[in-house]
Amino acid sequence: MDFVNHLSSNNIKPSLQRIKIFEYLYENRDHPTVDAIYSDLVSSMPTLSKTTVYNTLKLFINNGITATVTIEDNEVRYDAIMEEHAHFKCDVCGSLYDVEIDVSALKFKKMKAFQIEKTNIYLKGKCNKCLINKN
Amino acid sequence: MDFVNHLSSNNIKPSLQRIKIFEYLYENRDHPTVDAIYSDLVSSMPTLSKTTVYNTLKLFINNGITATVTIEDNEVRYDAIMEEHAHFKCDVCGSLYDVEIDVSALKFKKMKAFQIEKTNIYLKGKCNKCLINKN
DNA sequence: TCTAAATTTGTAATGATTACAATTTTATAA
DNA sequence: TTATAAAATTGTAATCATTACAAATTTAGA
Repeated sequence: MDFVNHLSSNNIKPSLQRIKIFEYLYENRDHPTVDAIYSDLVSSMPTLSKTTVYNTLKLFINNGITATVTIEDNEVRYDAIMEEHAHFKCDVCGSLYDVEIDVSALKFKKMKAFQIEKTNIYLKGKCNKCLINKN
Repeated sequence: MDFVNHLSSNNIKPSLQRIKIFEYLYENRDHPTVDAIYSDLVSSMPTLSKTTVYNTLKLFINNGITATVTIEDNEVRYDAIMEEHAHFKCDVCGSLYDVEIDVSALKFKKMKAFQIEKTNIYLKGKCNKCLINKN
């Protein structure tokens, strides 16, 4: 993945901060929060500001290379993978998983009264690891 | 709908505040925010506190008679309809719609590694009204 | 090199939610 | 009915995520 090119081709000037933040998001597939992004990057970029993280993520979202994950009421997470997929959160251990999903079946049922442009699917329950540990 | 009985049978003591808040939620199907609930109810219940609205909604959620709708990052909405349905938000006019949906098609594709207990589906795009007005 | 524009940064402000203690209401037992 | 305990409600203060904004820094072009 050529991050510089990815940013440029989406009309985002590839500053060091932007490259690093996108790279972090792309490689940490657990959908980190702003705090996680900031905390992990500030050690290698001591001048980084949390405001920059917020600004940059907003820019990414507006330019279509990042999406928010709001599977919980009280926290916003970020995702650099734009291919259609659902999110699963384990109620027990709190882990977030990406879930491959075919929404075409769903699309077929969608009402014609709406022109649907984005679909977010959030699943909750127990992950396999926690189901096994229960025994 | 017998609200008193509905609360009681879900182990919620039916105080006046609780009845009124649930009634409001059940009859205002646009998935109001805490502020909307409070603002609309305080005129008929002058002593109502916003904290009570928060407490009550949390109680409703814990007892399974209310769900949150987090279709936007920056606001939490509430829904007293527990039958499976999706939510659609129009990007143009901001209206929220309930969408009947059959998640069985979706469930078929779900990975066996998870025991899924709750499914939230959020759709965004343009509603019919806004599509027509565009012309 | 000089200048303007863009980006980053730090601080202060905002707003939603929660913590908590006081007050009020409700239920129970004498 | 009255006294007492438990539950529910309320108001205020605290917390925390996010945004506004202006200053400082960096980048790009003449």
